Amino acid sequence: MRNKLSISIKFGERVREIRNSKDLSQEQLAHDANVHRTYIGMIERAEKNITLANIEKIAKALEVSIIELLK
Amino acid sequence: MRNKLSISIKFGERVREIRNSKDLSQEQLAHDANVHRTYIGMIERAEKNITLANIEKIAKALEVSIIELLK
DNA sequence: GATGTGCTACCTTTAGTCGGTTGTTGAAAC
DNA sequence: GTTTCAACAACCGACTAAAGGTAGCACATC
Repeated sequence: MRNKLSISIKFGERVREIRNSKDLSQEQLAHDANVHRTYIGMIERAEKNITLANIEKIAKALEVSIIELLK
Repeated sequence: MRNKLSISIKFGERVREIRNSKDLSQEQLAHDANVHRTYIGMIERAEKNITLANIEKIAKALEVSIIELLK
């Protein structure tokens, strides 16, 4: 992924927004979602094109619905 | 992906449902979404863990919102 | 025989992991 | 008011697993 997709940018911003509102660090969220530490950063910076399975994991860790993450 | 994820199953069913309701073949949808014919089949059969970028492509081709596809 | 789909096998690209280093900030400590 | 320090996030290769993407054949139905 050399070029950031607008959909990924929006998604990443949304993750960061909700994560901050819950006072979680990237590392804590990564732990809760059972993904790697650096991966959360990459998602928030829209450097990766996330898969549906991981969207679900992160939504669960943030305690919001997938729909809430994609609004 | 050797094991089908329930989220992928739900997603695949939803795609097929909407595609059929619009009387589109897999091939037509593939063309509209600019992905390969067999790929649509794989998604509907939940054999792939689709990425956000392709979710968006398929949603657009089906003329529904991403949220509609994940409900 | 044309259309639609399933399935397999394959290759290329990239999602996702891992361990580490670097720069920033803020606060406690003296 | 400058130093420790800790917590956080960005960034860095290098790697592995899995998604993206394609071709070909089987099979059913019309």
